[in-house]
Amino acid sequence: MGIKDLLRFLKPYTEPIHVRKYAGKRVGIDAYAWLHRGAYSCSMELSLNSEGEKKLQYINYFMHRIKLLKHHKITPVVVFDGGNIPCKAGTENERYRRRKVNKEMAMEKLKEGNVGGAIELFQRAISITPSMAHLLIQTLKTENVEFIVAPYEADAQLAYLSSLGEEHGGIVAIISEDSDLLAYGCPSIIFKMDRFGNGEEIIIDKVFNSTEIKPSFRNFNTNLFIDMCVLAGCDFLPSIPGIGIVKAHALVSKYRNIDRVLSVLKTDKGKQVPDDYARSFKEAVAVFQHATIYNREKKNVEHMKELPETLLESLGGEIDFLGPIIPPSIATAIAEGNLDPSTMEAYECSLSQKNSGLAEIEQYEVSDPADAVETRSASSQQTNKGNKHRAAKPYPAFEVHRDKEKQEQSCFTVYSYLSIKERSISSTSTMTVPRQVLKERNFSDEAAALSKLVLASEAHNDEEISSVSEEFLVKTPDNNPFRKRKLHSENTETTPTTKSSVTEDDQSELRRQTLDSQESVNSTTQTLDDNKEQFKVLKKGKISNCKASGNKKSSILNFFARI
DNA sequence: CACGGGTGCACAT
DNA sequence: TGCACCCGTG
Repeated sequence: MGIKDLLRFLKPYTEPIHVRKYAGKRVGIDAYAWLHRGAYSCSMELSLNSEGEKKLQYINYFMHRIKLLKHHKITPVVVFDGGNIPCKAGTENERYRRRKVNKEMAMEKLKEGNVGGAIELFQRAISITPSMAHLLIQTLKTENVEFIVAPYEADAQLAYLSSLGEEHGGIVAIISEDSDLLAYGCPSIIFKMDRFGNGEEIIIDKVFNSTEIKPSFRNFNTNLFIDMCVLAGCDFLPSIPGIGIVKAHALVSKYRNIDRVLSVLKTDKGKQVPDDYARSFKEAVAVFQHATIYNREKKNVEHMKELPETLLESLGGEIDFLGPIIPPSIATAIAEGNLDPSTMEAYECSLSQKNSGLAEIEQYEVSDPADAVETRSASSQQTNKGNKHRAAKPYPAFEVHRDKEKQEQSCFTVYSYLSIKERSISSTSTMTVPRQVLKERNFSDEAAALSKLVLASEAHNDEEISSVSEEFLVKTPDNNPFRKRKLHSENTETTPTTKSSVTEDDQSELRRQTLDSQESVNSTTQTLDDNKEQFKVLKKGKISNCKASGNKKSSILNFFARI
């Protein structure tokens, strides 16, 4: 997506480069792009959540590129998407639906024995789930690769980092695929980087200063550039029919003032221009200028650039569309990868314990395994549907106490609770980390270090295994312990109906932690109440994380710990 | 020039 | 899928 046709339009300004140009520098990485690409090699395995290491191929892909950067003495700073901002609502549900259809068709093909056809469809069903992101985060942690989870758009966070000096954690360039970064004002962006480190770079100063090159931007400034981008159509606002990048550029060049451009368009296009276009336009521009980002030094969330009074007034003080401000403790937990920004649940990993060989992790069959998949999917879908017409909710977690129905649907989830000793894993090579996490053999040494898992219940059967990612929590080391999460609403009986070989100890541990969780939830609720003022803004938004996570979100109780 | 439709590609082996 | 690229149409 991004800005329609912008990259093509700026083609004359792109220069082939190699990343070694940034040796010794800090470079930002838009995690989503590589996650998505990496997932191609294992789309079927991810979708089926099948056993084995293949489905972790995307981690290898990513880390391979990290290695490449390190090899060239670059310090990578990986940035993940957080919650979607309200303006972006809409697209996601549709995407989710399509993915689901693709997946269903893929399953068909598979049953027919047409593996090739199935893979093709699985590739169309790829979605980057929070658990995939989190597994990558775990890997980055063990490899000491710097990362940050943006409160909302990774692009905005990257732009913000670009504006900081390196001594304050800033970056000098960004590796991405997304043309939005230009609108956000990033000075230097590398597109289409391949596995050898070759890519195409656009340097915004060159665009503004070049006297020779074709589409001239010589009388442009950053603001006009953003105006042009929004006119041409962006993720937050579609363009007026008949207006593309070329006309947008022409209009802005000619009038050099957006209000004039808008009034000209109004007279020229009349009907074609939506009534609230001017306002929507200002909001879209504001997202690029004042997006909500995480300030690591202050450990809080703020706007990339403060909103001037005049703008605030013209928007009637309504700035929720930028994404609600999140309380510092939560923002930090999100940024550090301990809290899923879209659900506010503690993170889960999509390791398939069923087949992973983790001895301790057992599958618990719960009540009616029959339609676990359908239940899950159906509830997700309902959720999505329900949100379609009103503004979607950004943080469903906060609605838990209101949304009984959802709670009821949420029922079970398996989760486990591992603690990983950073020390023990970090010495291993990048490529083996995921395996190590998954393999029983490798585990055994550290069995003691890896704590027990707990589990709760999620209805599942083989079918589900193959379609819904198994999840369990990884507890991070000492510094940010977060608690588990996910309870059944009335969970006096959260204690799973275990019929497997859990030891007594495990069971009592489980019960203990279950109680613990209960407490956590209560205190969470408290926290929310305390922050009511701040959170009343949570009324619109979107249920989704990482641009593509259609999957799970749905309906679980969450909570997060005392941070 | 905008826009819709069609194609091919990513990853990897 | 998401994206780039090409082509024909209005």
